[in-house]
Amino acid sequence: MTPLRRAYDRGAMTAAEKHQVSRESASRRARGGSRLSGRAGIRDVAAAAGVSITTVSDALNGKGRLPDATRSHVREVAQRLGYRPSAAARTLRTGKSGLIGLTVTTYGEEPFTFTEFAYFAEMARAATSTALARGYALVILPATSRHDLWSNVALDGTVVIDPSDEDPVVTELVRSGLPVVSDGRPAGSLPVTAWVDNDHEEAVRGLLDHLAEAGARRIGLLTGTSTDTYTRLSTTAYFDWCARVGQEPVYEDYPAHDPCAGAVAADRLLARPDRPDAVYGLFDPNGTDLLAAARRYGLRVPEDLLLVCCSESSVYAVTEPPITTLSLKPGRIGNTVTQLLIDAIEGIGGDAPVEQVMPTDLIVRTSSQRRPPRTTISAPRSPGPVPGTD
Amino acid sequence: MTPLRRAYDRGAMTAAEKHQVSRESASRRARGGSRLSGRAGIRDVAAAAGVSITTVSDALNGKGRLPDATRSHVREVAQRLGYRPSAAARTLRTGKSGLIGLTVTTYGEEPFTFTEFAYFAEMARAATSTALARGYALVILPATSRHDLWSNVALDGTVVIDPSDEDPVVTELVRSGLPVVSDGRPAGSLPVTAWVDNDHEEAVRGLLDHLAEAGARRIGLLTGTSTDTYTRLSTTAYFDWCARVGQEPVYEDYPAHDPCAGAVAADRLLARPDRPDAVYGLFDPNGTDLLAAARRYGLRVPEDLLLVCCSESSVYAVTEPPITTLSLKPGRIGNTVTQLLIDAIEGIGGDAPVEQVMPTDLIVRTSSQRRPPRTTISAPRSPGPVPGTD
DNA sequence: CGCACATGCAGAATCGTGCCTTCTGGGGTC
DNA sequence: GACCCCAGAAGGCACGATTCTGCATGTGCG
Repeated sequence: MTPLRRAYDRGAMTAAEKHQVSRESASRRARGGSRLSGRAGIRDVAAAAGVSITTVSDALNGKGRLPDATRSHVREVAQRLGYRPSAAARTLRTGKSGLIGLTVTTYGEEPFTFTEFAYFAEMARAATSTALARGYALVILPATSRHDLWSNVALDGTVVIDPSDEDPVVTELVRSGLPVVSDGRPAGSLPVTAWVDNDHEEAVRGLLDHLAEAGARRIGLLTGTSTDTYTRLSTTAYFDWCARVGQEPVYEDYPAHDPCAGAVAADRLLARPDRPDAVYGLFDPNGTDLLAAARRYGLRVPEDLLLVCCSESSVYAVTEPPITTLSLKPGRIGNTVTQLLIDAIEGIGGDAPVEQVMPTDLIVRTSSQRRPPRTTISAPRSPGPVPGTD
Repeated sequence: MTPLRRAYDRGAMTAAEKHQVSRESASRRARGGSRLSGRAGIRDVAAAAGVSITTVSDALNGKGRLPDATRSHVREVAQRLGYRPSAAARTLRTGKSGLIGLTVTTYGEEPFTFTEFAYFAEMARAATSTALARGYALVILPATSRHDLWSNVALDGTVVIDPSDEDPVVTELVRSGLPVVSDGRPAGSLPVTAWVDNDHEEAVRGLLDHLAEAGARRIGLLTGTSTDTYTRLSTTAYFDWCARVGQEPVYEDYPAHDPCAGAVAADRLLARPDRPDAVYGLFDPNGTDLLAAARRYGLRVPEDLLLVCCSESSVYAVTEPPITTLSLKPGRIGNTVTQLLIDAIEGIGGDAPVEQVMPTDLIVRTSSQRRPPRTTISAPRSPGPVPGTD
């Protein structure tokens, strides 16, 4: 464009051109033609069908009072012209875009770290499925505070995963009036529309009971130093359980984001003089780390050491031996979160904030059974009373 | 609505109400106020800054010729009012939404099946990252032909994964003039803007050479009956390789979408009288299936049977023994596909369709080494000349 | 001194759709 | 025959931003 301007004679050409365009545009508006833009607009359909724009809109959206003959005629013409309503115009007019944001916690430059990968992937898959079933699509957005990106897309609501304390993005979203539903109990007093979380305390209690039933006398904990809700609730539940059964807590913690630190902490835990005879690892890679540490110390699993870790990864079904895992059922959470969000968007359900707690599943494998009864892999067990359905 | 109409007295109420609304709206437009909608509009900023809306738009977008004083003043006021431009209005005016569609192949009702899960997850992660870096966001959409969903979101372009022959959705997208970049060579003669694919033939050649170097005399193939490009190219390369080295092909095929069929086919392959001493499995679960089948027949891996399969799953690093895998590097493909698409959207690069072939990585583990030299896991090997970079 | 030109900014058209309002006949009733 | 009523369809505003056009005001030079 810029290099071309030099060829113009004092801009006269430009002005003429603009005028041309303007006239063309005006006449186009009057006649309802749309040669300029490639796609057919609602005016083209109206002209071709011999009716007004209003009638086309009503016929296609099933809104007005029109005889079926007109409806089908308009629909047929629209079909023939390949008419697709402009999503942008419709969004501008109606205020609804049919888009739901899905925040992903970024670590460095990359979205979602590997440790939470399996959880996130399964959760996102379920959320996508549910959203699509109700006519919405998911937009993947980072939880970082890139304002320009968030404001560049018209969202009807947002699903946030594990919002940190006073998350600026979430705060801004809520303040802008958009429904926000959180996967994970919000840490601070973020006024989210609703949240869904596992019953972490009950999960830990059930899991420790399971280990005790399998013969564990001293159960250790591998946990994180971070203060997020999941870590805090799980660790507290562990201490409470220990107090109740009269066992001295045996635990090591490490910065959960550092994968190397996990292996080191696992080693520390098994090197202690008061070595536990069972360990629960709070994070996904703990299972592998603990297994490796046990090998180094010559401990057999499950004969000398019972093992459970929290993970969604299918890896633990094929390790040697297979490791019992606590599944947070991210799929169920993704479904529920999305349903709640769309309910809020469409005004279904009450205005009161919804707080929903979902059960977990303990997938029992060889590593937590002193006497493996079978060689088959799993035998799902639902710990305690089940609040929800399915 | 309908039941309410009876309550109106000859519609007078309705008319009055509407009139009220109309006047309110008119006065609002005149004064530039925006009490009705919660958020501040560009008119509010203009009024507060004492300038016109043109100046506000130019100042915020760096477009017009304005002194820096005005620019910063307008920006400050906009900041103070918490102004966020309406994405819908901007999209309607400019024709660009900043959104990129990502098709997911649906299987039944659920998006993306489990077998292609790892590939898809990694590819989507990379595509998301690249898109975000260039200011775009990804919208997850199913490859099914739900017209209403696709037309409900304004897309600047689309990434399609492995489009099937004459895919109706892709055909429609291309016809509507949107840039479409495909992950995987399009099967038919779909006129996509660009495509990116692995060098499948070279990958298979390199992999078979690797097995032969490890001592394999008769290499078998576990393949699919489907006619997609990946299966076809890989199988053809296998036959060609066999013809070149003078080996009789030994293969079994099965419907790739049926997981049970894979295990059965693996069993068939190892039960043959001309049992191969090395097998390449074309699909993700083949590694596990072949390992299980080998155990049933009392074959030791890698002593009696060399194993390689194509997979992105990290599971094969911790199986017993770890299995050599061919990685298609979905991350690199996701990056490249997204870059090409955004280039096309923004008019960067030529108009000629781009066809880019990417190398694969053979991750050598114990299962394909007759004499495991080390206990460490991997030793990446780049087969043949490398066309692209990184 | 006057004309050409650059600068700073305001007005208004425009994107395509949805919906609110209005207009027009035709048929029924007193 | 005048009036009322309503189905059916059309007219036009508004959503909120971008951007083109144009006016007013300074400045340099012949």
